[in-house]
Amino acid sequence: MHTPPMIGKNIQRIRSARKLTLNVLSERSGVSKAMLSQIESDKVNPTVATVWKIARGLNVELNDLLEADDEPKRIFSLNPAAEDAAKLEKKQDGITIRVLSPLSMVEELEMYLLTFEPHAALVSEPHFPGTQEYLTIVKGTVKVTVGDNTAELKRGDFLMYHCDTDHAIYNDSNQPAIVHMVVRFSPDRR
Amino acid sequence: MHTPPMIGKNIQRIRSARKLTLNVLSERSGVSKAMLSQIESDKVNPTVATVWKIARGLNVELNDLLEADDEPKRIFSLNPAAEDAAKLEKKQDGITIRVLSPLSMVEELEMYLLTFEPHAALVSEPHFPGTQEYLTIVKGTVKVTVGDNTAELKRGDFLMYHCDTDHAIYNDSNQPAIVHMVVRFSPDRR
DNA sequence: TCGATGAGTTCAGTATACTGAACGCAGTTT
DNA sequence: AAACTGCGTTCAGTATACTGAACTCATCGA
Repeated sequence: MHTPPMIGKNIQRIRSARKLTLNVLSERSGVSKAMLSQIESDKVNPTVATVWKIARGLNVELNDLLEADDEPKRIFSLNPAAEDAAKLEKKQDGITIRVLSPLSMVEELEMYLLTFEPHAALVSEPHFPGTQEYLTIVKGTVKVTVGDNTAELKRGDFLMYHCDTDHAIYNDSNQPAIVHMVVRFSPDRR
Repeated sequence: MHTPPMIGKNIQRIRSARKLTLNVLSERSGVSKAMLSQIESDKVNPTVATVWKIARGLNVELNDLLEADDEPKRIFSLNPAAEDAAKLEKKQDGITIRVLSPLSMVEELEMYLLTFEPHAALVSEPHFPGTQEYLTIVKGTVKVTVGDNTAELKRGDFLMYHCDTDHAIYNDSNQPAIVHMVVRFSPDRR
């Protein structure tokens, strides 16, 4: 963070995206309509407490109002010989699936970057026996269910499981979540 | 974020970790000593602008002062059959290396979670020809150099490269950085 | 044409964030 | 001891964040 935050712009953007009036947001946040108006037009330096109340009213993280807009995810390939970086992107039901692994390794394992919109879920059928999945949480929080077991994960957490039973990844929160996923196919399959 | 932030505690923790006096931090941040004292003891609701100035003075992200303490990274294993999750942890030169991949796949590939303290660097000799590395940035920003090529990466970015030449990962910033790394050994080696 | 409703803005008053200076309290020095 | 230095706290004054009410300007029916 090298520039002062642009709180007003962020609040206005989210509020109009949610189609809320100042009156409604005022009620939901407990911050006066007058103050909201002045904050949105950068006429005041709000206190942290006030911005926090607004974040609650908007159902977003405090940081979402203080940070600049989320940058897009990028894929680099630093070696000419690694040129076959797959950039496939699929979008469905609030989930963006980005294939990271090159085609050359599609038989042994696959790597994905999964972006979950708020409340999106990725439900999977059982894979081939012996298949394993490895998750690393890059952003937000997700809930993972494998058979009868469940885990709550947050940024930096790592999870591994056999996925020859039903398994699912949920984003319960109001924030987007990003998950790095490695699928390793059973050597038996090959 | 479901509870109001504990700014005072965070500032005090970082300030004393840095061994700074209120006078010094006041000079470096442009916030009066009196105000710093009152913020640290939760006697006031500081404005965002003030907290931002303090963050600059401490050389940390604004969010680091507003969020609760950074939770430790956790490793889960959701399936009894995947019980051999390695939890090896090595620390050297400001870098924590956590082995994520189970021993059963050590021949084909390895997965790590790397935590870089501010300004830490991980410099590697060339690996066996054909070896590839795949990086996903979980937190912070890092600079990666492979041979003559360099890339700046931030959270959510993904990078792949052949690592049969010299390669290095730097954390130039004042923030810790977390990187997920997959090393895939050349099939020829096996 | 004229209220009436509902949007965002402006106004005047009060609460409080913020400052520089004074203060109290250690540990050192003389 | 007394004087000094450097730490964090408290004080009194000023700037301003914040509020409820008044205001403006649309859009909508009668």
